[in-house]
Amino acid sequence: MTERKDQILDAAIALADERGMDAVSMRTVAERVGVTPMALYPHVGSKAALLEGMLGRVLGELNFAAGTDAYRPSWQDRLNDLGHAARALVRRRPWVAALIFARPSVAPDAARVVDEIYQALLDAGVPEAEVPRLERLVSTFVIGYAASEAAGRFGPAGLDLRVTRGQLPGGELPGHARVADWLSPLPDWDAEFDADMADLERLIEARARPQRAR
Amino acid sequence: MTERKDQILDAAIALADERGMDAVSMRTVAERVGVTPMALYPHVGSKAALLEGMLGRVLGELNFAAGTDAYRPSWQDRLNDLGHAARALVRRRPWVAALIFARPSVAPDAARVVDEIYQALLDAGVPEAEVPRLERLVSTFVIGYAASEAAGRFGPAGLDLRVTRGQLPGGELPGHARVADWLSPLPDWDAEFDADMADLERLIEARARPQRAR
DNA sequence: ACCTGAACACCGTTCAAGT
DNA sequence: ACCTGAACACCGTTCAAGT
Repeated sequence: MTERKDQILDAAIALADERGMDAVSMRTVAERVGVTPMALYPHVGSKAALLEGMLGRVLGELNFAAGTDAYRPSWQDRLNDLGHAARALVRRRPWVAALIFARPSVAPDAARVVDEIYQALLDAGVPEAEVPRLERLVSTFVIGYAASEAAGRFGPAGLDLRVTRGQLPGGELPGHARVADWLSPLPDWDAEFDADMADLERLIEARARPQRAR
Repeated sequence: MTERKDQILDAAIALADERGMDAVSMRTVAERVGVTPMALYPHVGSKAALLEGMLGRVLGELNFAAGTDAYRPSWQDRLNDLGHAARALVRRRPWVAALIFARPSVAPDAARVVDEIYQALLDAGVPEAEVPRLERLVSTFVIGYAASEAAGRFGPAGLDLRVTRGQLPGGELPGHARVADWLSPLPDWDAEFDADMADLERLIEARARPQRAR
């Protein structure tokens, strides 16, 4: 007895995966379920609620290595793994990125992920009062990085040749001129993300008090 | 002789400011300009191009203290000022946040801002090879933070009481339980952003080589 | 070159009706 | 309780026609 709501969410997610977010409408989802558009409403409420449900479902499926009771990886490894899992999710389903920043809330499905970051920060020795802020800092960066990749914000569209040469109609760009040698070719985004995570881990260590023995 | 294109962008931006992004359609913009919807096409090309133009315009109006030739503030102050200017822009026009992450590119209007960050990083003593990566790290965080505020991702919707108490249907949330005292009330977001920027500036200093005398 | 009017192929959602 | 069919008030965009 699969709930009809699950069937609807499955259809909507499959549609977004295959033809992009623009192809997801009450009409196309209904057609895929084999039902009239209006038949969706008792189950999902509205289109906005349907999107919320889609986001909740894929976040619930996000896999990361939390370890077992017997053995947990270092907090650095767990944080890295979480970051890579989030990035892999967005690479596999680019439509997720826009949804995370567009929707007002993320709902309890995301709490599991947030809790994992809290635990990593606590294990790193960050004082409890600082943990929520640093969780927001890290998750904002990770989601923003994944969203930027998905939307193509990091180029190559962003930097045409005039810009990389430090010249722009109506003004000079001295900063671009000085770093021009490192603007193209574009970097390895995996390596850049690793370097960023390493920098953020150093930032976390700087905020940590020495660990008490357990 | 104001260009008709400028008139169209003005109307679209005013509409987004007054009634939100959802109220911006070719039909409503055309009505505001006093023209038929189809009359917009020769000037803006398409709805997607119209959105791109709106983003370009507001980014072009972004004000930050670059200083004068005679006196430039410290790189820390310039970076802080830029971050606050971006955040103020998104607070004033929340529709900008979604646009930045949704559109594939940001176009040359953003290059001026990127260049300012490049210069701040260079002045901080960051090696040229590391500058583009750190620019992306900082700008990704700043835009992500502003977008999170605009969309309400930071709560209070995110944390209902069961979650803050560390209990969730179907699982424990030990991290939430330990930091519960600092989850509510919600923090002062201005102070949090300042603390984040200070942490990022320390991260930048850690990547810097000692400055050569000029 | 710039604009209009009608039309096409879509949207999300309401409402009354069926079983 | 769950679903259908028709309708309402919208979309972005094409196309032929006007000046």
